[in-house]
Amino acid sequence: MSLTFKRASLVAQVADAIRSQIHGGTWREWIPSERELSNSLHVSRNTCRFALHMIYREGLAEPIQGRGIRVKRATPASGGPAVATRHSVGVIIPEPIGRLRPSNALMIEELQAELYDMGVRLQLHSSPAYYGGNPRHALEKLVEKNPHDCWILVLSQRPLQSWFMQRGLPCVISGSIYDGVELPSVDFDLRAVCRHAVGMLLAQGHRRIVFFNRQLRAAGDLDSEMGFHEGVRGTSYEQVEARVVYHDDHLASVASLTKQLFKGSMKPPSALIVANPYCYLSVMSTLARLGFRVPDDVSLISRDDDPFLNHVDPEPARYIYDVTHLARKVMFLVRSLLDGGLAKRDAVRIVPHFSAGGSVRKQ
Amino acid sequence: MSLTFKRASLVAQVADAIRSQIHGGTWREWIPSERELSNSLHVSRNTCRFALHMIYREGLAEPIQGRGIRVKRATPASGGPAVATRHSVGVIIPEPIGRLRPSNALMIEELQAELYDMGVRLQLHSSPAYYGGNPRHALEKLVEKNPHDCWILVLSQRPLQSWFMQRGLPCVISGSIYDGVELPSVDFDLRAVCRHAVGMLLAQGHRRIVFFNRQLRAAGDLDSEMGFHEGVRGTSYEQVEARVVYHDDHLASVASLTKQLFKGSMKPPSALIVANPYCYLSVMSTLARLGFRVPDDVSLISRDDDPFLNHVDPEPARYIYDVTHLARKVMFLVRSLLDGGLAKRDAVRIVPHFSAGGSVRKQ
DNA sequence: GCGTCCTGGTCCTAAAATCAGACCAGAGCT
DNA sequence: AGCTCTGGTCTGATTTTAGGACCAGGACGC
Repeated sequence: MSLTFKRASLVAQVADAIRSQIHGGTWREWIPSERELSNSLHVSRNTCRFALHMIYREGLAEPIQGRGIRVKRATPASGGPAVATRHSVGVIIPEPIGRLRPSNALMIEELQAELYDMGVRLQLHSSPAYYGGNPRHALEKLVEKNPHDCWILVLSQRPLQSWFMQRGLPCVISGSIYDGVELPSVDFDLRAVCRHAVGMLLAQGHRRIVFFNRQLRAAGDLDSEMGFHEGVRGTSYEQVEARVVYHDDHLASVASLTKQLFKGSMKPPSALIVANPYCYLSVMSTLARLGFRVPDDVSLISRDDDPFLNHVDPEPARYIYDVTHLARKVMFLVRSLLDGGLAKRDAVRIVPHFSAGGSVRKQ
Repeated sequence: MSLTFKRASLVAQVADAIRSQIHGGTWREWIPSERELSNSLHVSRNTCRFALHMIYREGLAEPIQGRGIRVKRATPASGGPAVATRHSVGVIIPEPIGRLRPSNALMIEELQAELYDMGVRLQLHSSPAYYGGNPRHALEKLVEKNPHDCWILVLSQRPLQSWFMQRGLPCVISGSIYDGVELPSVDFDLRAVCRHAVGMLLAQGHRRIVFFNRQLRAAGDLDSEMGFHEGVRGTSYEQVEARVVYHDDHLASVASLTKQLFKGSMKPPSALIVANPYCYLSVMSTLARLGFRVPDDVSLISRDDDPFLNHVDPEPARYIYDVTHLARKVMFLVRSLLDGGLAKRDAVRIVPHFSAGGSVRKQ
């Protein structure tokens, strides 16, 4: 045993890791981008680049401006690795987890914890590209570079769901599912929620009701709107004015809508249903600036819950969801997919419960 | 094949080399002197020394002043199957992660992800019992049943920190540290933040300023208050009225304080600094009910950031923290503890940056 | 006893490695 | 055209490592 040792700089270590991935056959066509690598290896982009240059020099791969890094010479061991790799699950979200709403983040966290216990790796993939009108290209690249055993779609929209259905990849939808999409899904019953909200407002004497919905309507938003209309149509009260307005989730849009409703019309609504707690904040603070008070001048209901609503005065009337319950249901479906079981087409619906708060007043 | 790799510093590599020499039986009585080692390994004496300290901590050898380094135990862990025991890290938090503020939850999440990559298990332990005045009993039980290799204390208070210091358990404090506690810690510089906030309000012409602080003052709250007072004392403006009021984090308490300030006195404050985004919401919504407008009637500053503040109109002036940065610093300390490295007593301070928003107006 | 030479312990400064950004141009998609 | 991705390039901060100087204690020869 000699007293020498192989002194390995970080760059060399990273190069080793990359090399072994290439030889192992994990990356057959393309190597992840420099930024992705540096992110997942927890290493700066510079050291990553130096390591890659070692790889280039060895002729294992080559960089292509604007496209990525192509593998040139893959494996010395031609026999497929066929390693019984540990399972992995990919989660698709529109934004980095830190920017999701806490309840969504919490759900993912629970999944992560439980999967960890099963020895399964959960990897997050966040990009608005998956949520556009035509995510095909981005998704192809995604699933090519990340061969997960199961996918979980969060806050997913129709193109995303359709693509996964067509590709036949194993996946579970956390959130509402669109008509015609046949995939296992778990969701809260937003349709029932909104129907209930309208009914309650009507019973309290409100006749001019506005539903603040999202412009970019996800399946859940469509469900909600259906429930809203059902609630309106199902009433026997007369002279009910109910309408839906659309915002784009940003303060500016919500604020201008609110101003329009309350300053631009002679008969402002007496009650609002708001689809999203953030939007609730926007509406509430804009109303305050306009001089309207809750619930004296206008009643408010939030369709969703979020921890911060506990700190708003008056406490918002809202529907409360059990996120842990949701996570458990999702896990159940994921597990059955990982076990190679059939993808049950079940659309599990969880019914939230109503918390009255103090933001609704009899009219 | 996973994309992880064991990141090894030079020190760790040297320690490995030394360890293998000991286990291989090359050195049976004495290890070469530090200077000899550093010479033959082509490594500076400092890195050599750090590596040796790891060896000392493992009980493989001991330094003897003036003589040399004696081998204590040559064989690898006696009997034991020499399991490369997977490390585990425990995180102590006051509430279940779903009820923490998003930024805290996010930080823990990042830790979890990174530790996962290192093959380290992160386990959460949440209970108010650890945060009481005398957590001794609960903590004894906790560490007995959960022998983690490192602990992370989040939102910790003095008794908790003191106990860990006395017990000498390896731990890192995420958040402010109390005077006299000598443990590695990472925190945002709240003192600087509050000093800056006061200075800015004074410069804008505000003369009656109130700081909403938490009754149960954690170290960070104390720091903030210090900064607040420093900012006030350091001014050359005259007739400044600055005071601190305390709430218990709940809406009721904040609301009654606000009413007291704005209805109970002839001269309500013209500007408020609020230590907590939830509290900011409470203050803001209570003010709205009282008929005060932001920023026309009163200016508001939030000491902390949270995603939902983006949706409040007007956008709150606040200080923005880079949670990822915090997580990375914590990870750094944790890693050095797991490696058996020195527990650096460094108190890392991260300075947030100010976002002006629209909730402050010249007086 | 004394000096000398070795040892580890402590501290400091300079160089090197690494990190964390910014900005650019090329490529591909909408 | 505009957007967003890619790799290429550069820069300034931070961390790690190198290479010293200096100290006190032990060993040893005188």
